[in-house]
Amino acid sequence: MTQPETTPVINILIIDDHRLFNDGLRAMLADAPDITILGQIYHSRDALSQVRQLRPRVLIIDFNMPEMDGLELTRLLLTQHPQLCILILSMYGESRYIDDFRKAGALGYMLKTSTKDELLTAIREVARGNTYFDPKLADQKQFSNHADDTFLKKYKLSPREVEIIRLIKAGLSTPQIADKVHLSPYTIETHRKNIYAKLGISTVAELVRFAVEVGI
Amino acid sequence: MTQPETTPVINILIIDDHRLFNDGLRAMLADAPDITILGQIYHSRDALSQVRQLRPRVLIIDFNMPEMDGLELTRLLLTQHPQLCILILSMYGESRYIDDFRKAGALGYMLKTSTKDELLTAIREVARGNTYFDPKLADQKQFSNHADDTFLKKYKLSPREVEIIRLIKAGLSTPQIADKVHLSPYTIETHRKNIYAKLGISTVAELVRFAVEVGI
DNA sequence: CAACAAATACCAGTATCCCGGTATTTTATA
DNA sequence: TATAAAATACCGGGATACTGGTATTTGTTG
Repeated sequence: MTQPETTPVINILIIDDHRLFNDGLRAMLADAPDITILGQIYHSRDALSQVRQLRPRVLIIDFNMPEMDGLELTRLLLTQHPQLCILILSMYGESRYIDDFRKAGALGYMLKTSTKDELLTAIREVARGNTYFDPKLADQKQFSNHADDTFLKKYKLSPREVEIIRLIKAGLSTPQIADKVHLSPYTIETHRKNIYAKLGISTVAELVRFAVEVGI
Repeated sequence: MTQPETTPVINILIIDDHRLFNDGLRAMLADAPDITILGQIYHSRDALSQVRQLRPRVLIIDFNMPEMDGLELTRLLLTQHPQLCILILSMYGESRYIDDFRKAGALGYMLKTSTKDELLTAIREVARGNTYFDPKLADQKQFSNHADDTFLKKYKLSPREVEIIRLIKAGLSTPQIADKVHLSPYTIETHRKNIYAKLGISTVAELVRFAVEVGI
């Protein structure tokens, strides 16, 4: 991390057992003039020796790796090479995974659904010692802080409806919710009906997915 | 499949929601002179219209797709376009998945751990109307899964259980799921029971939250 | 081969969910 | 003040979910 920022070329190692993905990344990054792929690793067990030998600046590591998962590998590599800039590519957007990797010392974490440009940005940021935690995921967290006002407007949900959604999402049954808010179960059922109609859905699963997605 | 084998250029569509993978494949295949990437699809819902519009020879489809999985998409596409040559890219080497796709009419199935050369071979074979089922899999019936290993191990979920979770998360009822996977509703209920026991939960809401959280 | 896990299947019973409808009261707004 | 939205409440009916249990078959592993 104390590397001079005048280094013009970013030396990268890609670690992913999915060879097609690994090779695809290489091909995709081939035309970036400030990026050099020093090598590709298909097995986590080769990581240490290759890092020692090739001395990359940035490591792109897949979240899921057989034998040793991405988190464990990240920890191990950073223990021995604390100057490494690690960027994680993942299918999972959940904050607990992001936090795990952040704590382990990874500088970046992004989804595989991201674009090439986003990947290039991420690589450049972490190469500079900055962090790059996918903005799309950060937005999701911030978004949840202003949940109620937004949904009152966008989905025409009332405060009471938002409250009921929260309780359903938490796994409470209609009678349990009725108990909690001191209303009749019939009232709760009516709210559910109204919520479903407003959102155009018809099952708890859909409702919970919605609630999680929009941060209620 | 009755196409003349004199067609010099293979027109391909890539369908994968992991944009980095999708774009990587494109970049990797860019220097193959007999291959043209007609387009890339990131959402399964766009597949039908794009196939109709672009009329590709070969479709490269990811096994796992949100909203509509690779198998379902394969079936749908081949119902409407029986001449399509479909090659599946997958993380799963188990024969039952391979058999499912074979029965659905896919001409090829290979692992993401394969090499670029193997991919090129597969593309050329299926483009000719031949089949290409990964030779590595024929030899090794017991291929270790990489993908859901995290969850299979951590939560002791079986592949079938993960599949059922996905379908529940999507909002399907037990009879609907039973229909979809061609099993008895009783079987689905049993799977639900086993899943709940393993995860220590008792409602759809909790299950969906879990599924979203861990990326199933 | 034996043991175990996974997969498949079934039953019964109770509670809940969803959905069609109804209604009145309260609150907010134009 | 009138109107609309929100809140509250109820009914009936059918379908589904959950939970207690049972069982057999298939596939995998030691």
